[in-house]
Amino acid sequence: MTERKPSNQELRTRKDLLRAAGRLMKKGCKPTMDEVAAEAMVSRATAYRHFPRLDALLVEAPIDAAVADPVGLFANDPSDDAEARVDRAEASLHEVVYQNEAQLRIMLANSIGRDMTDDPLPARQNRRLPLIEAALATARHRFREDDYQRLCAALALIFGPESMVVFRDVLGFDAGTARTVKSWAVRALVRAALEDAKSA
Amino acid sequence: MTERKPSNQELRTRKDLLRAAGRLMKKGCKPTMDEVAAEAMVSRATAYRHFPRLDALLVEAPIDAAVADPVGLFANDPSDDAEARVDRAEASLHEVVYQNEAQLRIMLANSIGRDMTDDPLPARQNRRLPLIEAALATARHRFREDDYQRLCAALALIFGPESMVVFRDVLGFDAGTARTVKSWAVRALVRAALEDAKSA
DNA sequence: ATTCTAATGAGACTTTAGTCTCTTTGCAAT
DNA sequence: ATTGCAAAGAGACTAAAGTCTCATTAGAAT
Repeated sequence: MTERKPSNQELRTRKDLLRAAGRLMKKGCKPTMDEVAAEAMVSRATAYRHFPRLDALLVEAPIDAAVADPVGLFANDPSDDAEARVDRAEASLHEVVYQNEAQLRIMLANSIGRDMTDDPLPARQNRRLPLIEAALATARHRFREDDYQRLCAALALIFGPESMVVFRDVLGFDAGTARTVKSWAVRALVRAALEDAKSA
Repeated sequence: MTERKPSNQELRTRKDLLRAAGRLMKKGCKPTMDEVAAEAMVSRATAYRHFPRLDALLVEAPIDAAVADPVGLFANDPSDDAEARVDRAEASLHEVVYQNEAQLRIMLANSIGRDMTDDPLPARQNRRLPLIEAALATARHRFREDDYQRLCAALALIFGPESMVVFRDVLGFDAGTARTVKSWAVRALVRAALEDAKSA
């Protein structure tokens, strides 16, 4: 438990590496550690000191569009139309996901493929649950607690980059068609959860 | 267009390689090309002659439980309860997916991460749509064509290994909890599509 | 049985991931 | 300004992916 405060120098190098990785990934292909180090004007050994594996670096690289901010998105929207709010939240995440498709695919592939016998979990960031919960916040009192949890989990299947992979690689859908299907699906799920509450 | 018929010898080594890869993947970690070649008692060069990249080999490796066969599953089930049939189809695929989790993660990671600037699409096999369509077959006349297509696409998000990744890595759910959520979600979606048809 | 060809085996070679060691430099406290 | 330490640089080294070349062998046709 010796939490040492990193020096300014360390923080600066670390930030440079992450931004360099993000810059290279936006060009669409997985960069090598050498390339990231060169782009960050840092030696390769130093890059490895900060990120023990290439994956670890790529996973933490910043997404371009400041990711849809749950609080900001609904800051001035007191509506309790859960269907519409969830749909709007999905639309917002949809934009971010499809505009960062290449980078997200790299990150997703790395987090999925990691050997399952590894130590803890190298921390997969979870942007979707806060967004879903913000969307449902004003209507949460209308759900039974169990129904609410189940709805959130089901919506998590539709939000996020995994659905993009299914639409693109399995079904061959473009972004617009995918959005149409997702919009219908999230509304149907929210409606179903609300009806479960009524009939309980 | 010179489709040459492969010799018995070629077919045999190809099969040996795929089965060796499957055997190694069942142990949970991504094998190297050397390991697969050794397991198949074949030289490394020969392995590369049949599968230009390691990915190509792993993607084609056979899934253990003969995958849920759409026609067999509903062979003696003339029911037109679409909800129940889709739920049963999902349960069947759920078993296969969670019993081959390690192998499917490897295959999924490889297919997601492939550089998008590559030639065509190295063919991702699609088991879920035939299954979904078989489940909906006896009730298909009750849907408008558009609604049917949209429902199939939405269900494709829930069937298959991507949902396992979301449940496990993002939500931290075990197989049983995941199954509960999926069961509820697929039923809700089928019901919603049926209601769309009624109100049209 | 002999011969011809295509598949295989063997192994060198390149590139990148990742580890390790040793030297140099930047930075901060005195 | 000097000193001390941690971070950065430089580069060797191993392992695996993937490519290539050349020798060998298995199998089919004669």
